[in-house]
Amino acid sequence: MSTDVSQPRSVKGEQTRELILTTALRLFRENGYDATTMRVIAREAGVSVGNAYYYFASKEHLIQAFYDSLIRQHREVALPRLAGVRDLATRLRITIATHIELMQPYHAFAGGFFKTAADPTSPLSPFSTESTPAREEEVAFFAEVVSGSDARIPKQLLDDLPELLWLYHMGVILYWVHDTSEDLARTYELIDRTAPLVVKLIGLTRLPGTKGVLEDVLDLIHTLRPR
Amino acid sequence: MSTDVSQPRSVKGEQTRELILTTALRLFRENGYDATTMRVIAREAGVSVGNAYYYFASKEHLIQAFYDSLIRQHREVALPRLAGVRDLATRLRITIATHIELMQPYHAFAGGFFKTAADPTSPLSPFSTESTPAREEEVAFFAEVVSGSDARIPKQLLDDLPELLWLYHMGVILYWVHDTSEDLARTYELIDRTAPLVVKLIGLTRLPGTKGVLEDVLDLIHTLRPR
DNA sequence: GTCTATAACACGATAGAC
DNA sequence: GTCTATCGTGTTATAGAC
Repeated sequence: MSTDVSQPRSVKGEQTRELILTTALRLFRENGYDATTMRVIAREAGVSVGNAYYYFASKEHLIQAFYDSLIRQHREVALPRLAGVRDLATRLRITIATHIELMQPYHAFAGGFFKTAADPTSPLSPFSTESTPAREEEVAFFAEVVSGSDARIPKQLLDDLPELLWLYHMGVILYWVHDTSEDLARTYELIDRTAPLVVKLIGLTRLPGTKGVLEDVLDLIHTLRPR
Repeated sequence: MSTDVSQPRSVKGEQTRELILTTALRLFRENGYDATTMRVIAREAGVSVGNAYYYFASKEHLIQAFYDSLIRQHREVALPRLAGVRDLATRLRITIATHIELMQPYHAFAGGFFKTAADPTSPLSPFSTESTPAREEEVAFFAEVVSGSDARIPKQLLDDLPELLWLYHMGVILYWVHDTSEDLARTYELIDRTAPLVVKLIGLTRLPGTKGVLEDVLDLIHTLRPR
């Protein structure tokens, strides 16, 4: 379930790959994305530049690998925190706040990461075909967040909700990248205040008279979805 | 009212600057952003690379200059189209569709542009201090779009509305960058269908009982606004 | 076949002479 | 205001070691 392209054939190869990746991520944290050159990564990892490129097709692919490991970690950390929690707003808040928390060490250099992800032609774009497995994994996780709650979801909405929540999550990350507040206080405030709002919005669709509006909005979303 | 850094002192300087810029934009359209190297721009413009850098501090600054001229052009083209139109939804649709229309020749390479704009540490980010004059110009334009309409805006909302509409505009651009539909049909559909929705949303705030909700949302926005 | 290293390329950007 | 020469970068070609 990984989006990695390179697949080392041997144990030693896997070790070298891991060494290069962890070295790169450490240097990204310490010195930022731009300041961390491929030459420095290779030197610090004790390998040659050519060897680094044997395992990672480009510098951007190091970010892709980082993101893959982040998804795995997110699931591991968030699941225990969700255990026993049935309120959907709380489950949403925990899920997204955990993700932000895990990314925190990289926030100062998020711009460097985000830059490449924003390019729709880049394989790193969250909407790219290369990112499809990772994206589907995340959407599936949001489906679990919903199904583990006691919220009753209108069945018209059921199919689309996980993907919409993932989109909401992307929006939070977009805000996080630009957030300059101390300890990212404003991002957490955003999460704390919008998560209940999102759930309230879902509830609104149960009201009589809003059925038509919901159908209109869902139809719009389906029309606009990339094909 | 320009965000340009370099300001040629002489007529000849202004001519050279213009020559480099128009050459660069033509090459961007023809061959894309990445494929258009500074060396090629300089050669095609008949100047040296060093000279190009005398007028534009970086390749990104060429985009900044492009965006400045786009704002001017947007105003020129949109204003006549808005003349006599009083319906706010229509005015919104015209304003944003015109902008999309003007950017259309560059759509194939929008990723290259957008990439740098997405980096919050880049001066090209629409949220950066360097972009403040351009951003304020655009927000002021949206204020005109509103004031020229016959819509009655709740006075609590009046101050924030232009900036919120600008944000809505940014959202449309975000969609546009990723839009792969023929002739950007989906982007225009997005505009056609969300513009009335936005106006309907403004109208909703007039309903009794929603006053508290509006105040809550505005308070949230004020809290989250970068400082 | 799997992995590693060295040398070189084109790019964005800069220094310094004129 | 304009040029040439050069730097450090991401990336690649290619030869060779395990």
